[in-house]
Amino acid sequence: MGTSERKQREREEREQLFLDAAEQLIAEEGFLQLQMARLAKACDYATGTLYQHFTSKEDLLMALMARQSALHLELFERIEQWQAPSRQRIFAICVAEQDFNQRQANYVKLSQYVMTEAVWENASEARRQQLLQCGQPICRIVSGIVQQAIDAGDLDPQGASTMELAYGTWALCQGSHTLDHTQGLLEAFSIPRGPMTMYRNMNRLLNGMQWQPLLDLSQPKVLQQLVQHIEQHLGIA
Amino acid sequence: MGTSERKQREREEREQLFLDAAEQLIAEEGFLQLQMARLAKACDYATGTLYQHFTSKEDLLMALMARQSALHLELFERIEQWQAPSRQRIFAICVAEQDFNQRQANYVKLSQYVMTEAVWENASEARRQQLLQCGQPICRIVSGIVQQAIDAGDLDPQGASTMELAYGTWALCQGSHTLDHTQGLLEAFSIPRGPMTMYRNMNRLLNGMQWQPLLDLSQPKVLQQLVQHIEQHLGIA
DNA sequence: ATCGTTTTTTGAATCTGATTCAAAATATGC
DNA sequence: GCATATTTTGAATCAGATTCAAAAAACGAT
Repeated sequence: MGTSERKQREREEREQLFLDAAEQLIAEEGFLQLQMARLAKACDYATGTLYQHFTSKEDLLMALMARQSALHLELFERIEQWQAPSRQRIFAICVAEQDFNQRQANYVKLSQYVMTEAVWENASEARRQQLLQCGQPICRIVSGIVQQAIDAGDLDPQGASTMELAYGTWALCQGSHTLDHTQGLLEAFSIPRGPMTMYRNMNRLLNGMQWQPLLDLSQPKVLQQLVQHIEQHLGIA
Repeated sequence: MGTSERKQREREEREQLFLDAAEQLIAEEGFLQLQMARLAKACDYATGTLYQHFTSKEDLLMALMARQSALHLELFERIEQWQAPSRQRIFAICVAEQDFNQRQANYVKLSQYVMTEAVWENASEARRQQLLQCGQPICRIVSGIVQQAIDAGDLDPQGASTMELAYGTWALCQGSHTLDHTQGLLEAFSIPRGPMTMYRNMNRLLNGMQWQPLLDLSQPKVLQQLVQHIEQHLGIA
């Protein structure tokens, strides 16, 4: 009957309310300060009600991550549709990623935290699955681009699997973000901050994959213009 | 007077005792289960004494990390001394890194956790400095290899700084480990586990830097033999 | 060896904050 | 309108890190 449908919807709405409020609180004072009781109160619910949605604080943080990755996905889907050479599109993924992470610095820190064993193990199995599921479409898009590049003859896999090449770009992105967000690290080793370092290394990797057309890094202008072009297309200038 | 020297030494010994015991407990039941009171008791000291060495639990975990990185460093120093082409040595760093992380899986998880804002912020400033200091010699070795490669004409930086190139390899290593150690991730995306994926991508990156001599990835044997050779040299076969 | 002083150690008490659960409130079906 | 089932509540519980006043040990002068 219709009653239970309404209930289900209301429940979903409340869940979003909790997540919105959590996001707000985190933006205000960082996710370390987030307290379950305070969050519940901020939404005019009792603590126990919050626990009907999230089995633990970790579970809540993971839910937050899962929701964020919808935004992430949206950006990637735009790139998937883009009619452009494959090499431009794979690099656009990195630019989008970089931009996203810069704007949502809190989110990077959170994801770093959530992926930690300490947190991962304390979330519900369902939530873990949900978060892994969120990665699927992103993975599909990236490996789709790799596959298209191979099909179009832009990229000779030389025996490597599609996933392996996708994994390479992913790992480089991931590692760069980790290093960038590790407190005091760049400063301690006097590495200039900013996205260009990562962009150049990413293009070195793509060049090393022999992903055509190769990019000439000896001319700084070339990369600069490419980045500008991509940012323009993505509307994130 | 000599008295205070002895005290200092005893204090240092006790600190090592605590760290040894912590390592043991962590090996037994994971670092999530580590409890300050239990650790103190296991060493026949009161909780408060433990806090004379470490300002917080996070501080202790970081101290553990710092100690581990001495082992790390030792491995790298061996490579620094190695008389071999620069390209072989930079790659040897990755192999050593990979091997170390595989053997000390607990340590990778711990370092992932420790680098998290939540933990970082709760350690003492002194400890944070100590940990960053530990990275210095490693950084020096890696960028030293890059520099030597440039000097020897194996590598044309094309305007990039030494650190930028070192950063690229570092990020790729780091990112690969993060992905490898993220629960269920490789399985969810059916990426084969094992070091070869990373090794191949690392060589793609090095090829992309035009680091001579380039490695031919179309012949799997070539890389396999190189890895074997390096492992043999490092005595980690 | 003794005694007053300083330093170190002790562990029970405190504190924070997540989690639970019995009671109260609300909704549902008849 | 009533009996039953479901949901919400928030005070009580629990876990475990951290503190700190008191006890013990070390020190140094006599």
